[in-house]
Amino acid sequence: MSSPKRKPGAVDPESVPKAVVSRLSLYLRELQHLLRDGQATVSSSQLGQLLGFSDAQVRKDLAYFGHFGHPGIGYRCDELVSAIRSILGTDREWTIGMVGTGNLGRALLGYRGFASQGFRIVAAFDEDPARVNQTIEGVDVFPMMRLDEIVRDRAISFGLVAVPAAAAQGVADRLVAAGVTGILNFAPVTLSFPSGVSLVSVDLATELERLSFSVANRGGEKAEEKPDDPPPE
Amino acid sequence: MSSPKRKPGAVDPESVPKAVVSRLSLYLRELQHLLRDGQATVSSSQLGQLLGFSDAQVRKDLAYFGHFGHPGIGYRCDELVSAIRSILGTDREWTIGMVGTGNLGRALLGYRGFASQGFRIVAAFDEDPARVNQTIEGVDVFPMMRLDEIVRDRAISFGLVAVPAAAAQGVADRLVAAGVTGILNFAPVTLSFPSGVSLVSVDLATELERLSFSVANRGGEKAEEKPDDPPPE
DNA sequence: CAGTGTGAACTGTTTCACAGCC
DNA sequence: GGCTGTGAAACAGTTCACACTG
Repeated sequence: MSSPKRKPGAVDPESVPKAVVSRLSLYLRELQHLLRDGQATVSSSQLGQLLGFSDAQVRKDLAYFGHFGHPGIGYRCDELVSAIRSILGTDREWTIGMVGTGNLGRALLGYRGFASQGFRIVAAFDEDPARVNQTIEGVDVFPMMRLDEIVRDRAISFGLVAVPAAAAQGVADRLVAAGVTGILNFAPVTLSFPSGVSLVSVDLATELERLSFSVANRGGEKAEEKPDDPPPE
Repeated sequence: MSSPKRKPGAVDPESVPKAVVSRLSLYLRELQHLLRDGQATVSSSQLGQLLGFSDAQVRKDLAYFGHFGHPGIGYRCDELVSAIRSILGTDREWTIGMVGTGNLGRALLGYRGFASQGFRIVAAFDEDPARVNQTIEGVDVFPMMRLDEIVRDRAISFGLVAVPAAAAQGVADRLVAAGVTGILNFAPVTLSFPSGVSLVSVDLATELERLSFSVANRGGEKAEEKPDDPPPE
């Protein structure tokens, strides 16, 4: 095997709890807000308070990746933003292909939150001839037939799967074959492929069910925390 | 305070790991697929395999809530579907109000996956006069001004927040004041309110960042698992 | 015999508490 | 004094392994 080649300074991702990565995203979000508000530094306890985490948690999380803080001062917001972006890999632009231009697909094509974090949707695909060869929110929609070609030509790294459940596995297989390195799946099915491609799934009904559970079983209190999905076998 | 009144047979939700609840949703999803395919029973190892979990995990998860299995046989799919729906609280219909009819809001109004799990969107709200007093995907859109009135009249239980980040906290406060018992937040901000209302947040950029992390830090292998969000302070 | 339910062992994550630094 | 980084302790969640059951 080749040596464990990672970008310089990167940490073995296996050794980082998945939950830490998600919190990193949240830290980044808050830091960006703080910067916008003109704040130059934050302490771990401040940052934690904004998100409902303990100060120790914040420090431990960041310490997985290096020494970003300044004792007595805290963290410089701009420094930490850069550091987290570099860790998350969003210090560059990722190109994305969207498969499915139904309700959800169309909405995501116009969603501003992606672009602002460095994700650019550069093509969309649909099986339905009636939806093809148009531009939605500035993104060209191609027939599925051309998926391979476009993924290559436009150097698409990630595929977003927003097709009906029954079609999702087939779409994922085609994306993988075309060479994407990651898939974000919105279809309510468990996807699997041999290996070598990262998968993250979001099932909106599942999120509502989490809410339903916490309301149904003793109406009260707050409940918040994200869930778990299956690894592709 | 009053005694810990819960629906009969319910378990203290505090003692159930949040991850278990999310897996329950996934079990439900698979069981519904199996039923559709005409399968009458499943074993824990079968169900686990479909989702990438161990058989022990499946059994432990279910055992939090009761004895649903039949030794030597496995679980009867239809029984287990009913049991899980009852646990998740989706054995009844929840009424939902959507706030925000931008890209994401509109898409969710038409999303079939909600209705199929017992969630019914019965009203939408928007600040923009141009978007108000129409029907989108069969759902009436009202001005924000009427939120209180409509939430009461239509007995809305949950609010979905699909407005820009800057407006989200204000919207959440109004929903809580109007009496919803749960909020599903899609805006990329941390929401907080005193208490008594459940909150689940989904940040789509965060999901992409999870993917980015796993691809950026050593392109390979599978990666899947859901993350963590903050409790409302 | 195939398959559940579950205590006991284990692994992973969070919290604590404090030494070191600005 | 305020705040980070980090071992060690505490806690939580997962896996193991086996007694028990139809």
